[in-house]
Amino acid sequence: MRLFVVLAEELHFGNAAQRMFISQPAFSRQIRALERCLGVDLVARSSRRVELTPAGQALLPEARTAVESVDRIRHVAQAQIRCVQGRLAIGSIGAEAQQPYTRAILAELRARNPDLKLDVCSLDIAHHVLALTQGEVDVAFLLSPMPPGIETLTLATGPRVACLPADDPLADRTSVTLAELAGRPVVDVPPECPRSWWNFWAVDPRPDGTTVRYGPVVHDVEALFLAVAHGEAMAFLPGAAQTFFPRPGVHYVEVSDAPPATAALAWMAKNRTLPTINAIRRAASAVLQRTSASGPGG
Amino acid sequence: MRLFVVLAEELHFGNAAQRMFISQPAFSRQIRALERCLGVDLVARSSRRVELTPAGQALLPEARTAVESVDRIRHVAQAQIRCVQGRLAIGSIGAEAQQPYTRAILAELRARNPDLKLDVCSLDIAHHVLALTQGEVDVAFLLSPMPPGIETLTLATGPRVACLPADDPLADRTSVTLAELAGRPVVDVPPECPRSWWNFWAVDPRPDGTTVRYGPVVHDVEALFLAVAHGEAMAFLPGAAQTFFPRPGVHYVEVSDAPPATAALAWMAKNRTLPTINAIRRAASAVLQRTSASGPGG
DNA sequence: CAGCGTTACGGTCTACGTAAAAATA
DNA sequence: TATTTTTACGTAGACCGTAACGCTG
Repeated sequence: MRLFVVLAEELHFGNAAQRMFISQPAFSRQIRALERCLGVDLVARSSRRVELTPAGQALLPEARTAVESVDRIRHVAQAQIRCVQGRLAIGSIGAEAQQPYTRAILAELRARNPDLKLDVCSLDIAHHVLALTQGEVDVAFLLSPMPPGIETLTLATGPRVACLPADDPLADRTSVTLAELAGRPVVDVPPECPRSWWNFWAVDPRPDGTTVRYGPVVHDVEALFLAVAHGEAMAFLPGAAQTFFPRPGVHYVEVSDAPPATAALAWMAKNRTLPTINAIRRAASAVLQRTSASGPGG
Repeated sequence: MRLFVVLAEELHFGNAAQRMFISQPAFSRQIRALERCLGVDLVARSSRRVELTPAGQALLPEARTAVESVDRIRHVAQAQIRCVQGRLAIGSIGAEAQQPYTRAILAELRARNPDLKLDVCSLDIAHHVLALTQGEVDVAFLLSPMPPGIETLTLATGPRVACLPADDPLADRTSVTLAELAGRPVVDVPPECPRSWWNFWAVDPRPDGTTVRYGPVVHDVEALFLAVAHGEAMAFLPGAAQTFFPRPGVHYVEVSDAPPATAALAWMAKNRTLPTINAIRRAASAVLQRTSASGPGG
């Protein structure tokens, strides 16, 4: 079942078997067993070409959702284990983990709950929402907007910068407008990433109504920087990227008229009542109140 | 996994094992293996009481969806087999299979496609929508309204009747109003049946804004008639029930002011293009055109 | 011939059922 | 003490990996 999904991606028994860490004959037998079990041929194989039959194509999305749901079971089980162990899995996208507010919240959380174990991990562009929805992490420091089912607490708001190749005519400006960037392709993200989220980050559609042309798909920020440095496309990032991600061949220019970006602490709405999640929510609220109180005063 | 779902329903190892057609020790071992595999205890068992742990409760819905999606795989595979074999699985709820338009459509379909094999089965109240969405049947003769994702072709529209216990003061009337029926509990349906569908059939909320009180849950029409005959609740049915379901202790009375009911041929929107489904759609359209053409003329 | 999928074979691991034991109210 | 879950044990089937085979371009 999972093997079938992998085979559909690879269209090659040897490679697929390797990905699943079993020998190729074993893989072949499993697929054949699945076909016998279901009563339909799923893949048409000649020893030179492997392709899905119509039945295989029809079954592929169903198989995918089935595999996803058993993955979800594992993740939810892990979340339950963490819950009884007093553990909290925290994810963070890009440079959010290094931001002052994030560090302050984690410090506050540790101070308030000395027995709470924190598992912090970084999330890449492709999977940050999946990590939350599938329960791989309990909470995450992310960038809005989040899709329905995810609740957020706004942590900070700031300008966005354009991420341009060094040889772009605009690369050395101190500020640009969306109109000046019109026509430049924007790095794309894989389909498992919610479209609405990336549309916001690509400013698609633009204020003038035009839609964005997309460049190569990247799965993480380093791939994004490589794509930009190669001149294949541009990207929009939160202003903090400027200081946290200096990269050769990549210049940052503030975009004066893009809607501001919002950093947020996010969690699944259905998990709102979990004690560990409540703990970090309270810690975050405390830090925000303290900051806003001291801000005008200092 | 599936065993866990069954155990959660039965809360009894022996009964659950029997439902799964394996011995009780084997069942017990499987559950324990699942717990070891996930790393969490799912059920708290004393030899007198079996109950779900919090982790088990959290995992139960996920396990359910996982089981459902593998069931869907089997059903979609069956649909594919039918497709290559030139078979069409047709479902029908209540008396729809016996209605003249249904019989005419099936006759037309057989006449146009002599090689097409038809598998007709009846669907009960609880599962008629699931049978479509999970691919157990390709098309179905149902009663509107259908939830999104299901397309319909309207076949007939007619008044609704109240289904009342024989000793109800209104049971021998020729016509009643919703206002006269106010306060009477209505038979309920299990949760796997879309709420919007049953709300329509229970006329909930009523035109005056009041909500309906529900009686016992029934899974099929015969259970519905028993509940009504016992005086536990009333029900609303299409007028045709009057002639097709004479039952002791059950009287039918036309409801003068209930919105009319619509019988329809239904299929999954995503399957619209399948040749077998197209065939029955065309047959149905032809029958409808012929009927409407001859109607005014005769 | 070279690459790739399939079949053959020997060994291990899982999972069943029956029967006996342990645990709880 | 009675009901229900768990452990013990012997067997049948599933699955893996290595190696040999067959097919296609």
